[in-house]
Amino acid sequence: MPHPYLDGLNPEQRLAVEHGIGTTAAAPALLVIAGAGSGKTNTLAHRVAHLLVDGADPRRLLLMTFSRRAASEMGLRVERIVRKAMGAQAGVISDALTWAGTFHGIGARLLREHADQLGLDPAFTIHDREDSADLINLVRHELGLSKTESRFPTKGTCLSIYSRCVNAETALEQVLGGSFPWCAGWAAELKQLFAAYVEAKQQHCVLDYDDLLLYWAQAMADPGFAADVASRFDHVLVDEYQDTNRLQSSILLALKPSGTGLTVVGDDAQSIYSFRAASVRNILDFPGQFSPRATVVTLDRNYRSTQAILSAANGVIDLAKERFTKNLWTDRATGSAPHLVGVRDETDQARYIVERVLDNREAGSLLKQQAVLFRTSSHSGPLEIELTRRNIPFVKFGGLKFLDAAHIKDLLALLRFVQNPRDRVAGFRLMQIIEGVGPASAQRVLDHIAAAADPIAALAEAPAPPRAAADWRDLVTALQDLHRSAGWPAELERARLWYEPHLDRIHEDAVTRRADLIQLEQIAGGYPSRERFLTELTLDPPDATSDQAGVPTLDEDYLILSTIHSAKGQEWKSVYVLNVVDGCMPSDLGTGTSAELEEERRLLYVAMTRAKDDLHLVVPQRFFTHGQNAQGDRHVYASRSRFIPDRLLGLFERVSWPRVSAAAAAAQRQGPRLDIGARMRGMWR
DNA sequence: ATATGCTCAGTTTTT
DNA sequence: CTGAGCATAT
Repeated sequence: MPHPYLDGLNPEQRLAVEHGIGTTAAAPALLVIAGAGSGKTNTLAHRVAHLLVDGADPRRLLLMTFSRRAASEMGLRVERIVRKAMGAQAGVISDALTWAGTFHGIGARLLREHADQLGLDPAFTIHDREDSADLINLVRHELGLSKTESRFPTKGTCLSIYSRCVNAETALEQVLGGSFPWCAGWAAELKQLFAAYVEAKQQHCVLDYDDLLLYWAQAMADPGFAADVASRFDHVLVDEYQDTNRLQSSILLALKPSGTGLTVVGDDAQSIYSFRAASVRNILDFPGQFSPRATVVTLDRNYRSTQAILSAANGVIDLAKERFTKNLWTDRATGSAPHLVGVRDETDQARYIVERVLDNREAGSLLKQQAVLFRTSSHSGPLEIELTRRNIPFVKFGGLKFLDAAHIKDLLALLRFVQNPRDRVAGFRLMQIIEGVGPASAQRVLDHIAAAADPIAALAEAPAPPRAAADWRDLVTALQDLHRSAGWPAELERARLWYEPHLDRIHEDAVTRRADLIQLEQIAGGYPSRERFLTELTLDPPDATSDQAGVPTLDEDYLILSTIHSAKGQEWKSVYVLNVVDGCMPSDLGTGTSAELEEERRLLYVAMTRAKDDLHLVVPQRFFTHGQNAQGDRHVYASRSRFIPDRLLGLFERVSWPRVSAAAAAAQRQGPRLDIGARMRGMWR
């Protein structure tokens, strides 16, 4: 039977799409190695669509992606293809594709559905990284580990160690030796800490990110539960498989032990999440986990970039110690070589980019088709200043989140505490908003209600903090009102009314912060219930920030600023990479082991392969170090990233900017002059 | 005893 | 621009 909607695919893509469909025999698992820009998402969408056209039940299809945005985009594409194939009867299909989301999101949903069976309170709340660190800190204090002779690891480090043990399925001693050698002396104390942390989470009815996977994986070890969950899904498809960790791979194995009905897609050259315990081994070892072995299909034809850009990117990744995918190729016209731009400092870097961006816009490409990428969120600081000065709108992805702002966290703590009054971290934060309530009295109240069957009711009888007066009663009333619930999202207004007086008291800039709260209220309106709102907000927080209040509406034009990590899976006509300098790329924090260094190399590769037509790597010669006081001018003379050694220079066009005239160059050679400009800038830095 | 104000340092990447 | 640590006011 012919399938005209598959005609646009190349032979390898088609192989991947049609694998195991239309035969009666059980097909082995499928691994698709999909290079950057090789039409990976499109191929996966076609496979899903093809399965559906072949008669698969969309409700019995599990699709795991790296973000919810990716999941919903996949849904739209699938719908378009299915409609092309089946016409009118296709309508409801993508709505029925209900099991699409991140590993963590799917985990949360399964755990909530099976809460009783697993001994979980179905009202459990989810701790984000910061909440988890706060809880670890609480436990750390209780165990007296904060007053040790030599300094005990910070809460963040403790959590990282814990998280790595869980996600890599590795013993503590090994994790300490491999990734945290400076903490090796604390193994016994850490064990004690983690045991207490786990106990505290259970008492408070909270799960952290890792628990969403860990509980899922542990439950799958029970044959009854595993059979129950596995039988819900005929097909399991996983995107970005190179960024999954051991724990996730064991979940998959439990879902589809024979490999039949399992498809994973990824590219080992783009693995950039090992700090989150993702392991390239997952993708490399995948075929051998099954019997018969998984079928491997490689997509190496690139549809995105010009040959000149690909050659440079291939050059960079060729120098990697280990690699498994072939070089990408394209038949797109050669195009001009990527620019390697030398500039004097970060200020000039910002000016260069603004000039190029505006030139491109003059030539007809929208701001949205251009993106500036950087290793670390703070690297875009000088550029953001320049863009604001020149009145160029931009949206920044990655880095500081909307949810990280103190006032948003305050309000969310209130909602979370109503949802789950045993969530001590939420309660602790919430109570201390009130003037006159500090850690000690918050603890006392929480201790008092911890044992009660109905904690919110018990709150009324709890001893009021001595110095809190009327404000305390207001909080208790607000909590009781919300507990009885005015309905969602109406109750959010009630919450905001309680919080606003405190906002005015605590923050000088209450006016701008109030706008955020209103925005939060709008976001909340899009969710069906408090529980869904809280869950999805912690699992998939809005990840754009901009200097304007809120994200500009879609019809406006704006420049994209993004960390390289957040740029995964995206593409733009023009791409500018900031600070392609040793110390930034690779980050000097990531050069410890050779594995870390290799990951930094892949990071540059990912950045370069985002570009379609036009790529600029900017190399500032002078680089201001951070962590200095306001007028500081401490800087280092940086050198070009070690990932672009001399022998690769032929693949780039080298430029310096601004172009130095002969006279100016001569003047510069005349020795030191007063750089008044730098001093003036320094005054305001 | 407890809350809060002040000062100083430090800042990867993210589900 | 936030968190931790210390000193002082209640």
